Amino acid sequence: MRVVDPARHDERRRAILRAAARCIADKGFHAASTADIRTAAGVSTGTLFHYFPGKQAIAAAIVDLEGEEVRELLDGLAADVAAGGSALAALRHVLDAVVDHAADPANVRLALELAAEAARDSDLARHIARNDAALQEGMRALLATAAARREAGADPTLDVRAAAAWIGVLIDGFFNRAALDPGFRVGEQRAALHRLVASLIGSCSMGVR
Amino acid sequence: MRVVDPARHDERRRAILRAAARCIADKGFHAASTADIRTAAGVSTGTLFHYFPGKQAIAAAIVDLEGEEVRELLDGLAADVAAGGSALAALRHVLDAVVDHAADPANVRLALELAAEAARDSDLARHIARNDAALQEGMRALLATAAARREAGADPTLDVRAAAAWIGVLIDGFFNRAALDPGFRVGEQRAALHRLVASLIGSCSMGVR
Amino acid sequence: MRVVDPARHDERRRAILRAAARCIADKGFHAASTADIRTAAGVSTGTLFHYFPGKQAIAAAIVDLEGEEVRELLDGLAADVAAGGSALAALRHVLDAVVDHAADPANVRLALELAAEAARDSDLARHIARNDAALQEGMRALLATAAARREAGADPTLDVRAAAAWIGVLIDGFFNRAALDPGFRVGEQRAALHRLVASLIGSCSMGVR
Amino acid sequence: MRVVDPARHDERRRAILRAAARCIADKGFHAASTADIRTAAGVSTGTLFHYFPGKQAIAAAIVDLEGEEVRELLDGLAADVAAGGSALAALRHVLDAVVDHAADPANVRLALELAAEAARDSDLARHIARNDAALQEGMRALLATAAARREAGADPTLDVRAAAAWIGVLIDGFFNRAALDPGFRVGEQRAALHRLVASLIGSCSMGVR
DNA sequence: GATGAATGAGTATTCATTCAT
DNA sequence: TATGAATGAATACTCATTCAT
Repeated sequence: MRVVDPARHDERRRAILRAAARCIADKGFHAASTADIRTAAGVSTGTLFHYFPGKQAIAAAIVDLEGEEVRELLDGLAADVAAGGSALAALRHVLDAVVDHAADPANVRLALELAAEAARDSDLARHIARNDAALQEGMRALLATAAARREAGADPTLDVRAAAAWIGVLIDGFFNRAALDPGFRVGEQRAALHRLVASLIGSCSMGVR
Repeated sequence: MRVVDPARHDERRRAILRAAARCIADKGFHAASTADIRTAAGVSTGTLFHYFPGKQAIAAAIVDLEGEEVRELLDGLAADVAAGGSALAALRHVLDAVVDHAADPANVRLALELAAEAARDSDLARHIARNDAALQEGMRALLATAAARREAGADPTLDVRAAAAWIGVLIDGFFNRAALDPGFRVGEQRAALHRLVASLIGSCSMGVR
Repeated sequence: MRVVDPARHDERRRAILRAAARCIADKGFHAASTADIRTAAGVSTGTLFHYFPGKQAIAAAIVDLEGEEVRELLDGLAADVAAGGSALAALRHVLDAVVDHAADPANVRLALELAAEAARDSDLARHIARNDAALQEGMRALLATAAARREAGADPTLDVRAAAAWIGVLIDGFFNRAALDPGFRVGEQRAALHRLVASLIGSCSMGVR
Repeated sequence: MRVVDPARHDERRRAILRAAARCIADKGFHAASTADIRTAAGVSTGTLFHYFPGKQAIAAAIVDLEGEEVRELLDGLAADVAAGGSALAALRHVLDAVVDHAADPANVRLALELAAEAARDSDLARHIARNDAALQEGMRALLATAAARREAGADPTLDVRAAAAWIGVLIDGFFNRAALDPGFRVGEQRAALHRLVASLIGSCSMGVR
């Protein structure tokens, strides 16, 4: 009596998560009811709770799904860099992915909702922290490589931990401004973000620290 | 004789807002019930709704109260600078105030909650945007003065609008990390924030832009 | 410390009743809040409850105000008849007054509301019954005179009590149709009501009964 | 397998409607709380709102339930008449049904409440109007048949539309008196109603009109 | 696996009325 | 006499979750 069709199971699971992500982005975590989600996903109440033990678990699963994408991106870039590609170019790819993601208002609203909810749901906070740690680790690796290779503008004494942390601050702030400041046009800020990160890398040498 | 005792009225209003801010920070905007708030404030249901037409209005009033503090700070600093004080020092005061505010987890959780709620409450979003605009305007004034006076490190061709916007990104990101990253110790990051802003001011000359 | 200006007092009392009648007709007895009424009347909460001990008393006062008008009409007609005027013509005046009153939708809705409320408020029911009894008594007097004088179409053996009661049925039914049946155009039914009452008077002779 | 047990579902639905009708008759539409209704019906809050989307929908469903009974009565009578039965006798059956219904004070109070509520709830008004139209149509059919067949007392030039409308006025007025006039004993007025309707049919010939 | 009927605690808000000034 | 701040019980409705089929 195991899962008859694992593919169908997985597909449905993803359909629920997609629907839930949309609902949460649209209405907020609390206002998005399980009824909204199951209607949007086209499944019954029973089915929804058959796939997930509760609403919090759905939120956590959404975070995990995003985490997979982040990890796939970082793994791909790491392979490129290992094959001789530019580490700084790879870092710029990461920033571009962030900007692209932030370009969709639904994404920023979803992130904001999950962040707010995580303040009260330590399990959700753990899932988000895991993704965050993966991103930090990925950026640290790229920064370390760039420093070791003395790629253009990279100081060999770079404090990679501090630099990655502050790139994280910039990314979070970028998301926040995208969500709240109507005058903040995401697309137009791409170049400025790249420039700031470059200057940040320059100012995080061990010496300064 | 419209209000019997305006002082008492105002005091009670503030007590409600303080209690509401605490509840929202603790439990989140939705989970903080009006019953929680009125209990914490020590008023009856009727009184709560006598002072505020609804929960959304309470959130907006909290934002306005914070806005007053921001404006007072900025006005004070503007007076100092007009009296010959250093504009860059004033800007550092602003950053210190941000860091001090972020040092209390309740403040960052409250900010996160209100930001998330603003995505669905356009009135609340308007109130937040007003405060934000005041902060941006204040920082632009300080940066312009610093540039005009050629204070240490300030480029006379500084793009004050872009610089202020990105300082805003850093402030928002700083708040987010404070809320979500358990490894991000607010106090220890004060110096790094100052340094980053300094480097940001350096990299925002009109020439580069 | 008696009422300083009785005229002003009375005027204000009537203003409150007019406002209350309008509110109740518009929104229904329960949905019309005392706040609605005091706002419409332009008085404060305290003043409202200074003039009336409660909402039920306001409803009863509205009924009494209407009762005064009914009594004035009947007294005037009785005087005419005593002075030699036609009793049947006076009865037709009563019917015309009913039709005119029913022509304003606000009046029919108000009557419906008060009738419904009276089912649960025995004091209000008593006030309505008093008006009703006055109307019945007035119509009985007119019918008795018409019968005694053998006015056109009036049978001397007329059962005035039964006839008056059934005219009451017709009046109530007329109000109900005016309130509920959108196809029931009050003005166009005036002649039919007169005709029906005439035929009713004819069919209520003691003989038939 | 949409509804597990349709019979049980329907039974429960009717139990809720019965309980609601009783509560509304007893306390009035507004004063009858959903808690009262669910308690009287013996179901939980959730179940009540699972069966009906809201209180207004319950009122509408009560009206529809009564409408079904009216239609069944009229259909049965129409069949009798088609099979050669007297149309005027059928009409008298309708009047008797009305009198029987009005004999229960709960019925008249319920009717009054729903009428008052319909003034503010256009959906409810629509449901009531539908029933009313069915009754009018049924009576018009009976009157037309009686006229065509020249049944006792029926004028072949009878204005069936006007006659039916005024029978409606009488029925509504009869209900109102039953509700408000404590001296109006429903049972004793049955014969008088029959007589009045008979005279009304006589006075509604096309010629007079 | 899939369904949807059933649950009942919880929510924001309203409202008639009181009473100190 | 007039005011309006204060009250708290009451209300319709929502929602995550369970479980029998």
